[in-house]
Amino acid sequence: MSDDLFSPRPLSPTRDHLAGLNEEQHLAVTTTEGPLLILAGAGTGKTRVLTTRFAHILLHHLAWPEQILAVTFTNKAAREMRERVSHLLGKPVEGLWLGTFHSLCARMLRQHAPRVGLERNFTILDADDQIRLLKQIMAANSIDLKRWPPAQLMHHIQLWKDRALLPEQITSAHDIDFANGKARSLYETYQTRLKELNACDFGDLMLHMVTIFRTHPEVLKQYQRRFRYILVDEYQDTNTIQYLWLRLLAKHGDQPANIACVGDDDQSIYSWRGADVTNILRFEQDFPGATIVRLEKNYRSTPRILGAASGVIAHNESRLGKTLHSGLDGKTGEHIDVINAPDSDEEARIVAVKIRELHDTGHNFGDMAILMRAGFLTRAFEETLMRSGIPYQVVGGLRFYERAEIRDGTAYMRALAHPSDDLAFERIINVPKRGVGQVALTRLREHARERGLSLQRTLEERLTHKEIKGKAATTLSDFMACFSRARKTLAKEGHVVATQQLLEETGYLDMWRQDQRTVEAAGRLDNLGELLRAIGDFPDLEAFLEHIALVMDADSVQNDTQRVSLMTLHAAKGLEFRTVFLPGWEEGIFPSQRSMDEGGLASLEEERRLAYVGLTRARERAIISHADSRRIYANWQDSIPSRFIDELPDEHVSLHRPKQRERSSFGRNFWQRSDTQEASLPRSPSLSRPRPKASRAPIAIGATVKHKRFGIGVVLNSDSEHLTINFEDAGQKTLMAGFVEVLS
DNA sequence: ACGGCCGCCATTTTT
DNA sequence: TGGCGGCCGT
Repeated sequence: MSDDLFSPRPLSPTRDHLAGLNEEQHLAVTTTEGPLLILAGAGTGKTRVLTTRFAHILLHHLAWPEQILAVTFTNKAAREMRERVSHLLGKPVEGLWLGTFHSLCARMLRQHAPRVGLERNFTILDADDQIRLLKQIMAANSIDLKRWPPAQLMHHIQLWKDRALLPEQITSAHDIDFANGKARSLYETYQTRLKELNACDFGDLMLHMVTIFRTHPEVLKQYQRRFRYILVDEYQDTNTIQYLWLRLLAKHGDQPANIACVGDDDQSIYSWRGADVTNILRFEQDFPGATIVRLEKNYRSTPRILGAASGVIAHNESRLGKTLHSGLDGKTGEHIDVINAPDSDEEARIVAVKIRELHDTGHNFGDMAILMRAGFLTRAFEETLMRSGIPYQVVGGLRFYERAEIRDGTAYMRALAHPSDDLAFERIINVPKRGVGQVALTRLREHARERGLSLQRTLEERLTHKEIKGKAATTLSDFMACFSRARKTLAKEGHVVATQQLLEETGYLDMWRQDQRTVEAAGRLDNLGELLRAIGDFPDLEAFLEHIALVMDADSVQNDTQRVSLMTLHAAKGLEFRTVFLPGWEEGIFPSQRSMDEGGLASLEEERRLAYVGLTRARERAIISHADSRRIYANWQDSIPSRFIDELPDEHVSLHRPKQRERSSFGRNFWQRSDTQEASLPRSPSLSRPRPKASRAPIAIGATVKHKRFGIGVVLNSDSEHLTINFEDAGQKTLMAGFVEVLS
């Protein structure tokens, strides 16, 4: 440890930042030598420790930035860490090896690509390309695509890659029942085709690097020497190949590596994606002599929330064991509300009412989040929130680059920058429609195959030799001419102008401009505008394409204080809110039946960790709810409360059941508060029964009403549930009857 | 080649 | 309930 710490250093940033740390955090930051495992519970200042440790190493000149390897799971986490370290140091840090596993591997692989049969400018395929390629291969092998879905095989290939298994290493032990035992050979063909296309998929980024490390010790040695300090975030979520990659880099020579891994076994929720909790559980064996620091002081949530979360997670058996203590002074906080709604519609309505109430008492909408087990559950909430005029955002969902127009746009760029990128070319050859269908495309592919050329080259040759006739000949000649012009522009005026010109001349932009049918067309043009703007942030197309392939969250406009966030529990990891709503705590939904069917007890424990993650997102208040009857797609299904509700310690919980359809007034007394004992009794499933119909007197047409957000309006139409109202300011809206006050 | 219609199917998804 | 893929008719 460095003596610098104690030498006189007026206003040293190090001093300042070490000063705010608690004892364990301090230890985690200053134990720079040797292996270190930081078990960081939720809300214990993990990010702060990581960034301070980073800054500590740099400030004490223990290493240069380029000698530090810092790995995160998300681009967002990497970005945040970079910003915070720069902030601590008071200047931007250059040269760091900081990024996601995949982006770091991509960076390495650009250097060593020839060793695995790729050129340096290889393309990184997106999920869509992967499936399309695999589909082609399967079709060529006369496999019934309906009986054997390509997506399923893709999934298995990914799992193999996650376990560092090359095609030749697939033995009967890993093999799967697919297409009469052809899975392994299809995997092999897929890998071969990737190399022919000078492309690799996401899994390959890691697989190739591990392969290179294993087959070229001198390359590995170079990196081992370079990285004096290694930091790993979210270690509980590493899969086998990431673990191997880390171990290859960290374990060498006699002296123990300076590897620091941060994680929380209780927040491991990605095992279904290949993450292996045992990586964190066996850290001490892997790195003998490791220091273990437990961060257990939580600075986020009230003691009650911590008590509830701890109570639930205590039911798990395979844990390293941690107990969160509150690091906040003051009150124990509010009880966890557990609300029993008669049905899922009512559940959504109750949540909406509660959101209004909290908003009226000083919450921003952005202080609240609704977190649920699965994406499809958001729908009911979206509908209700929309009708109640509560602003919301759905976090997750379709990411920017996953949208059709963005993928088309990048495919155009790929085809421009990499004439041999057949997959990109295939995607756009008939977008907009140029009369090239499946038949023409297959023929073109065959010709390309025979001549060993790319699709673009083949098409050009066939056009010049007049092997393509009729209307297609003209359209395609025009199309290819666009590319040659764009290439000239690329050389003369740069990639921004060239791309714009290409999308313009090929008619791609016009295609959306002319699309009057769909409401989304305008939004798509906006997105394309954003895409074109973003290209300018990069020196060339290569850099931009690399970015778009690896950094998927181009639209991370988070931190919206004006909207309630709706998201899955998975998406909520790492976030926090003043109030968290946790709906759908019902057997079969949460814990998910499907998950438990697949993975048994281990899955149940993972579901429980999800519950733990959900609860610990809350700073002040957690509101759990469950419905007796839930609408799933078209039909209604009775449900019983989740076992996790029973696992909540009684002393932290307050149970509620809403009064029978009291709609005339809402607000303060909406819930009938009941004693814990009393309310916990009748929690059995109700028998099938007809849908409860609202029995409230409908508000008369023509009545004047007042809405919190939209103001005064006149009722144009009404049924038992909804009102159509013409508001003086806001115009015509249809909303839930419960949200208006009748004035006359 | 393409558009319309029918029927199937719906977890979680950092990269 | 709604989105998507495949089949069929033009």
